[in-house]
Amino acid sequence: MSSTRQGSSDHAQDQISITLNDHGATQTLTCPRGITGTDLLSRAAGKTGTPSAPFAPFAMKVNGELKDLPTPLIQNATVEWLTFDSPEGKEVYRHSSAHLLAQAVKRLFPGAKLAIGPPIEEGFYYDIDYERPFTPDDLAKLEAAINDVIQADLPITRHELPSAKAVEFFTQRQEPYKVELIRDFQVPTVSYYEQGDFIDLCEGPHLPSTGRMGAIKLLSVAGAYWRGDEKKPMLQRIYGTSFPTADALQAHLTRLEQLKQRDHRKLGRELDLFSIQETIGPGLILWHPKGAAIRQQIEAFWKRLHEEHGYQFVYTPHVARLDLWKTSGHVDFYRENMFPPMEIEGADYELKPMNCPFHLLIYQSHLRSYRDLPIRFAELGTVYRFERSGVLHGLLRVRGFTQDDAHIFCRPDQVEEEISRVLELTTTLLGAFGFHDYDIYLSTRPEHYVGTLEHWEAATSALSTALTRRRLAYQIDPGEGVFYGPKIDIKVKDLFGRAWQCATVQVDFNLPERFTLAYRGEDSREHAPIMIHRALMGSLERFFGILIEHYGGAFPTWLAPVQAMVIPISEAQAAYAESIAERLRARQIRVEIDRRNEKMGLKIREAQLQKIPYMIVVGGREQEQQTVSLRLRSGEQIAALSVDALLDRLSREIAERGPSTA
RNA sequence: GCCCUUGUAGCUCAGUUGGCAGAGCACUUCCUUGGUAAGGAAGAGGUCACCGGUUCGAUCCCGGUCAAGGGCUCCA
Repeated sequence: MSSTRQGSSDHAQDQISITLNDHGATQTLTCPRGITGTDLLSRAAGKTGTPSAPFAPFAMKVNGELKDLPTPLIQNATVEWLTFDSPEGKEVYRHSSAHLLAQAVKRLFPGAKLAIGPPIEEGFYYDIDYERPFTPDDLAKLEAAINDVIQADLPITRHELPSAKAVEFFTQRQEPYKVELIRDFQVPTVSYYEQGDFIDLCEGPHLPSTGRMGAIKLLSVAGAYWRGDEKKPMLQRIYGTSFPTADALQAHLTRLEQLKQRDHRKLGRELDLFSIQETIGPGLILWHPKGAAIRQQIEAFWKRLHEEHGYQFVYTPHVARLDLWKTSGHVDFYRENMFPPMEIEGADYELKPMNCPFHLLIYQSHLRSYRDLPIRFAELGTVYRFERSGVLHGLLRVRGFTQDDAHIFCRPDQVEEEISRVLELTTTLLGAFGFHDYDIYLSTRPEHYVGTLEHWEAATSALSTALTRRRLAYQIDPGEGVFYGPKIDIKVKDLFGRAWQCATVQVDFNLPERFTLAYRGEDSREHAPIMIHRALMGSLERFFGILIEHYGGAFPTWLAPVQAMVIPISEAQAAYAESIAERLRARQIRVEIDRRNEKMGLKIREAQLQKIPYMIVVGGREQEQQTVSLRLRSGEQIAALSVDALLDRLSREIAERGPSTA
């Protein structure tokens, strides 16, 4: 890549036209043919700032393709600078970070074999095979070594090699994983990057030099299978993250710390919401009174909405004969997620992993007319699924959970309308919890499927039409549908932008057939109904965990387990405090009185830590005037409020299901 | 299930190079009767996760089991 700039006599031919696109602002420059991005950048530096400043460009996009800055430009092109501000820029930056990590690993542990080291959402990792586990101590040493390399400001250069040579080269360097990668690429040439004594197989691009790396932090080490295959060797994955400046890195670490503070497992214990106990078993939840109080509110709200939307409630058992699960096909398709059957009087019974077969049997319990449809059965159905021990996680991944499940049986001409109604119900329900941003996926027909192509097409188009009607933006996940029908998955985004899978709407061509469901049509013949599975919150346990983190434990008043705490200043106000609590209770407000022989400051502090929305302080003055002094969770104070005004305020806020005021 | 880390009072954590275990908070009692995020004192509380081994002696060393945490794989 050296001699493209050598002279031609024709001046015009030596010039190319470069269109610079800098955050949407374009300018066109005439440049010598073969100018490198680096030179181009210094030429444009007047506008973009110092080329080596922390947030300055470190790579570029030439006609949409990612390139290193030193790449010569040999024909007219549109060039876009790559900085840390863009997602692609972050990827390049952190990819270089991964290389720095690998270089440090090879320096400190020469015998280590490198696998892969890509950027990820909030950082990067490198998978490494080494004879002994890395310790936190090793991470500190690696960080020091990385910083040495950054200090040295080694140039990072790109080279190409025929694949055969590259295989030879990496074999010689004893990097078997790299060799395997090159062989699998099946391309004639591969590229590698060099920085000082370190060489890594890589497509690039990368930073121009190691000194451009600002701040880097290694976070953890974990096991990861080579190529994600549990039959392949377990490697060690070192996770890290990097930013252009120490401040930006610190801000990120602070955010991680904040997320840890609102971890639902931590808050669940501190706020006495739920527990998971060894004597009961992993993945099985105890809902404590305060958690249960919140669940009661969620369920009551859920129930009311479903009544309004024409659902009928059903209850079904927790176990059933194994034969039921054979008929439904779960034994064939879902066995590894089911608890083993138990034998009772010679027959095998199975703990239910799903509610659907029961709902089908209720449908089937008598003949249905086309006039009866749609039929909507809803149940808060508790199911048990066997999950491998390593995947359990607080409330978010458990072995026993309650689905807000429903099954809709309808005629083909009703599918679209029903889906649309489900979507409306979903956004209403989730919106009440402050979830208004969704990532929606429409999963289409997979390779293996049941049902006819016409059915699939009709159902898929019903799903997409319904989404469009509801003005919900979605992405298509081609081939990701379940074998029995297409589906919509809705992920909600919480305050921190994290997406959580909650709602799902699935069309099912399989179960109605397995159970030979039918309805009598207008033509007096039997027809197969279409079945729709749907859950809005998914699992109450999981949804509760999401809510805890979403609200950081400061539940909006309508959900708060204790909505108000009456705080008498001294024992002299005990009776008055009781009379206030009495009036609140009469309005269904969840109120407690802190009668302890403690100072008001302590009572307020503890109510605050329990994130109780309203603290009702009553002392001698209030008692005399028959008022209260209100303190909100936000710290706001309202003095001398009449009890009637207090009642109105609380009742209204609860009825409106207002947002969290934490 | 796999890799690594962890398991000491209800909670958060000290600690012992192997010699009958400690703090703060919480709890109980007493004093204090208070004005918007911690008043004071005393007391009670632990087979140091469980099982086994080494040892005169194990909470500590070794092995196993269970559970939790961070990941991988899988998913509501």
